[in-house]
Amino acid sequence: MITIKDISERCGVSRATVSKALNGHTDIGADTIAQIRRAAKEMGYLPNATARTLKLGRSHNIGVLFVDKTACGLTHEYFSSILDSLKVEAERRGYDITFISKDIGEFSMDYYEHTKYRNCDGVIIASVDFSDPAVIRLVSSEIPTVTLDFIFDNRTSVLSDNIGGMSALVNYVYKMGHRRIAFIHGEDTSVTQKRLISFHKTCASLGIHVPEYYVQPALYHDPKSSGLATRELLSLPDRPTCILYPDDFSIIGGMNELERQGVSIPEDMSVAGYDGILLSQVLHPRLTTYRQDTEAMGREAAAKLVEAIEQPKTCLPQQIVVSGQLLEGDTVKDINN
Amino acid sequence: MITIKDISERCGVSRATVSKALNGHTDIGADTIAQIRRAAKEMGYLPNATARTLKLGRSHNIGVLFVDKTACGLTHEYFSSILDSLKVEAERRGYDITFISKDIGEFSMDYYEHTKYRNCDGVIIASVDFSDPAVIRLVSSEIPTVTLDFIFDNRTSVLSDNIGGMSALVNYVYKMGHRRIAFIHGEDTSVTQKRLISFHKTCASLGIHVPEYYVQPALYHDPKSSGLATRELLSLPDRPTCILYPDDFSIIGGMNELERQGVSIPEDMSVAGYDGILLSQVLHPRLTTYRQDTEAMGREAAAKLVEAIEQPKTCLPQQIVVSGQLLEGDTVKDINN
DNA sequence: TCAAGATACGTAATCGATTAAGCATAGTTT
DNA sequence: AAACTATGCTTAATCGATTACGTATCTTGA
Repeated sequence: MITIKDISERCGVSRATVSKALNGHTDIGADTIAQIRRAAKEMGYLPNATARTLKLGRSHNIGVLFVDKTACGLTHEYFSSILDSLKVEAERRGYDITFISKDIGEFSMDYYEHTKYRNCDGVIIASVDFSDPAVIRLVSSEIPTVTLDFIFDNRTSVLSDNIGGMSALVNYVYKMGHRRIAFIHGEDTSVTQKRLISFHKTCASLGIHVPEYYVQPALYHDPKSSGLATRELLSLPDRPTCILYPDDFSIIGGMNELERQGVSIPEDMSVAGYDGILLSQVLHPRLTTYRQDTEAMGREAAAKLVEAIEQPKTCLPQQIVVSGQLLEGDTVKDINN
Repeated sequence: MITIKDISERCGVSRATVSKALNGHTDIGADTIAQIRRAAKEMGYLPNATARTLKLGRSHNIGVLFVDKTACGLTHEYFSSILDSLKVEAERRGYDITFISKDIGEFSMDYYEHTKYRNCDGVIIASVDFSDPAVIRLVSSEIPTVTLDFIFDNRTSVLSDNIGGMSALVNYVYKMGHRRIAFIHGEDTSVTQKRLISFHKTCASLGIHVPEYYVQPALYHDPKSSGLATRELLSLPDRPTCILYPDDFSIIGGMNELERQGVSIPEDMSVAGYDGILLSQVLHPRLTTYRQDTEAMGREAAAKLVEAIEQPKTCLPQQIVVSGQLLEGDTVKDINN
């Protein structure tokens, strides 16, 4: 490997001079700079990130904490898609991405320790149990963090607009004439809580009465549980005319159950999903859903983290709400008149 | 941050002694070792991976090259699922994962340079254009690599058993009585070539004649193109009785087209996918497909790479073929009798 | 002409960890 | 008693890059 030492020998100058020349310091002569840069290029010099990190205490490396209780991890399109855009933005700004986990090899360490161990400059946290003490330790530390879909005091977070999303969905199905609207929701998380609150609030503002049995618990990304919840709803004497599902994947379980019972979509029952993943737009009928802007979320998260790393003084914690977009498909029937 | 220096001061020994005590060298007294280890634990000492990397030339960090021409990148479940298991195995063996890309920040570098820059001990390469000169430079270098679904001479690769998979599918639909079998395949890659060869070979061995217009080109992960190819096949005077699709996601386009034309599955047309992603098992009807064992592929790739890193002498390049499993769903009708 | 300032570069310490080589001390051997 | 060995620890160099500080040379102005 070509190092600064090699260049210094070839150019007959000290290593300090080479370093300064390559980093654009002003106390080096123009000729010397030109000579050194040329030599560096010719010799195929590459800076050694490790040495730089050791000396400067900055690694230009961002940790990503992606852990999922449900073990579907990265295969959840919502997360993989955020990860993808996060990676692009981080790289654009000169940062690499490293996954942070517990227990690396023989070493048992928590997230904070792993982050320090690798000298990551900051961490983006997603998809975990935010009540995990290890997560709390990390966000309480001196390490800059950005959380996704969860707010910690004094920390920056990027949030999908669950309030607005749910409200948009409810308003839309209301506009389509529905008054008996059921909501099958995912497991208890802050995201779920927001959607629930928004669901109730929006219904109330529209003057819709929601019997409590219209709100059914299920799991995210789990068609089976959504299917069961759907069955519950179908057995009611006052069946809803429209069902909102936890997400676009779990809605499949609901649609299967409806088909099994001979209830056709959207003639006999309207349904809507959440997420707006690719799948939702190729299924037939095309899903009416609320598309979360994962691209913007990943981008914002990376951008804000880099800001927090590079301008720790001027950068205040903030909550960034990324709004999405209602995708009007063919699963909600207009029942006006 | 607690360093070896801090421990050495507290214990009244040299830094060398601390390092050796923590690393289990034999030339340190048992009492001293015990005292140092206790102090390290009490003080919350964590080794600094950066310093270690610099000194030892080993980072315990694996690069992952995941680039997709189609820009769906990580959101492709096949890859995200491999990545997930690869990550788990690498971490179990004490390695972290870092993404390798071109052009990090201002720096424009190729994959090889990025890998050196970060001191990655090895790279797992997937989902890229394997004819890219930058990829070729990387696999031709001294850096250990493992490629996924592509063979380079003198390099270890982990391959999904596309030959066996296609053969299993064809044999299965044959057993179900089908003789007019069409194959819609993805864009031209080595994976596609293997499936094509296996398709023709298996058909030949079964004595099935395959008119060339039964083999239609489309794209992976693209329901639209599969839909178009399906339309072609349906317009034939000698329609096939069964269509094989590029993957479980693109088959949706085909199924939609069939539905549009009033062709019901599997009564009027049998179909089969490829991949065995989660979706395939929740769709209705459940897809008959060939499940690729992404979990094993990721695990093997990580395991082999770590071997190549840690035993460069004894570790020979090899091709590891990971076989999958036919998932019998409800989309292929038994038309015997 | 000479001191002050500017310019251009070098010296050496530093980041944290590792390790070859060296050196006491105590114990063993002949 | 002299020579040797084993044990246990220290010294100092090293990995590659950065930078505060020092210094030599040249310019400039009075």
